[in-house]
Amino acid sequence: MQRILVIEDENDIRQLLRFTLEREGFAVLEAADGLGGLNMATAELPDLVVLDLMLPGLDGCEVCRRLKAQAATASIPVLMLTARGEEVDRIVGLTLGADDYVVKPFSVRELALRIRAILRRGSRPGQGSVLCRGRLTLDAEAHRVTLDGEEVPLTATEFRLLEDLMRHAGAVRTREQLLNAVWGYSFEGYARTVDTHVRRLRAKLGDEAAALETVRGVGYRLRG
Amino acid sequence: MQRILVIEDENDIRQLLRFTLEREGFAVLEAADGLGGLNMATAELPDLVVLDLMLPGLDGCEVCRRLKAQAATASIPVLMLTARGEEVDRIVGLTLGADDYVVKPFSVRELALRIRAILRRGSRPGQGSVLCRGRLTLDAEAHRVTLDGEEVPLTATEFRLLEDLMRHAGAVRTREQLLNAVWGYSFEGYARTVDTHVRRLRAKLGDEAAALETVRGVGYRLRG
DNA sequence: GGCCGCTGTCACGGAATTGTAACCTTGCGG
DNA sequence: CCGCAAGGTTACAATTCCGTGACAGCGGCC
Repeated sequence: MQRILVIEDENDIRQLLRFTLEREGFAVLEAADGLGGLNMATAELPDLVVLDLMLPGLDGCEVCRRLKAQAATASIPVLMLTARGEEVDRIVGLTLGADDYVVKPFSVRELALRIRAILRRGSRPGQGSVLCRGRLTLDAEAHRVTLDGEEVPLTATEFRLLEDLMRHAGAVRTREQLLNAVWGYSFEGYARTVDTHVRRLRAKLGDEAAALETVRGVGYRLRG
Repeated sequence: MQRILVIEDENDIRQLLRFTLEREGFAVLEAADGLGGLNMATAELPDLVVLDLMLPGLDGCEVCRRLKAQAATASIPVLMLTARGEEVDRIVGLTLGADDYVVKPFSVRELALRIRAILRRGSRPGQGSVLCRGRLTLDAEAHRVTLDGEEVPLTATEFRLLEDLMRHAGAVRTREQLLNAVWGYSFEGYARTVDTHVRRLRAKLGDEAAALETVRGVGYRLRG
């Protein structure tokens, strides 16, 4: 899970950010002043820093400059929060190496989008888009699964389930793990829901269903 | 290395542009007023001009007009910077031959992307901006779409939507992605607006609409 | 002003999807 | 062989999703 450090002195805004970003699936670290933020960034090396420009003590510009100055944190992208009218400061912030800025009062939606855009840019060469395992092929980008070259029509949930199993081919996945990966951490449901979807997946996989094994008392495993 | 001339009277913004563009790998020339900018463009023949609309002395419109009027500089693409609310001026700027415009306050990321888009267009004359996929042809520069050679009249939004789908042919585009790409990050709208425009697009594509597939629970995909 | 094209929203309704429960089968230890 | 728990199967109601038509706001244009 990607971790975001929020450096912001106003409690209300910090909590709003925590709430929003956690709902978006990020882990959130918090700092209420510049020096604390700098130390936490250095110690924790988050994936991104959201940095308020107006801070007590060390201000945002200085924090940004120091982040970029030390090698360990230099590559961490920084998103600046600026109040309307801080034009000059904004400019300086960007000059110091921030990757983007958002003007307060900001839309949480826009903020989340910009964060995702920045993170996406940095993590391109990650996991390949196409997974193959025997007769099965899964193309994450096209959202398409083929069996012996024939397309298998899957629903969104079935697709995510198969994707998780294929990414962990050969390993047993517990119901808990599958619930977290496929349904998300906030899902409050019955573990046996997984069973139902495994069954639906098996039905659509025809004779290849044999590769989706039950490990009694533990979970499921895609033979790899 | 490609050279960009920035004509902008505000020092802060000019420095921001210099910093951003240099980080993006361009060489930057600067001019602080219209007449100076015009002279520098004529003398240096940069690959692109970033031109502020509000300038002391010769204003942006006039600079643009003169750039396009003299043969040596007529083919240099111009990217206009306009302040919010200068709608009328923006239109005039484009009428005068500017290749694109960005509204202040702008995102440096967006600016860099637009500059690259314009330069890409110019560097591959004739075919860089034309996308083909089966019976469909989309000419980004001419803003024209043809189906089996017949022109399809599209509105601006429909065009951008189709352009994004064609650039990602074969891949699923979520509503979020489409909103970002077509409507912009700051659009605060209803995700189902996308559906409506997809529908309008399908209506105009006739039987080729079958290639614009719905991926239930995920988004849309243009068959590639 | 009046008309018209473009846009973003909305409500409706059919259909696909999904989570849950109830019931059945199977494997396992004793 | 029995009992039991885990998992398979089936059914179903609630929910979600998406296509569709309608509509109002807006700006351009005559």
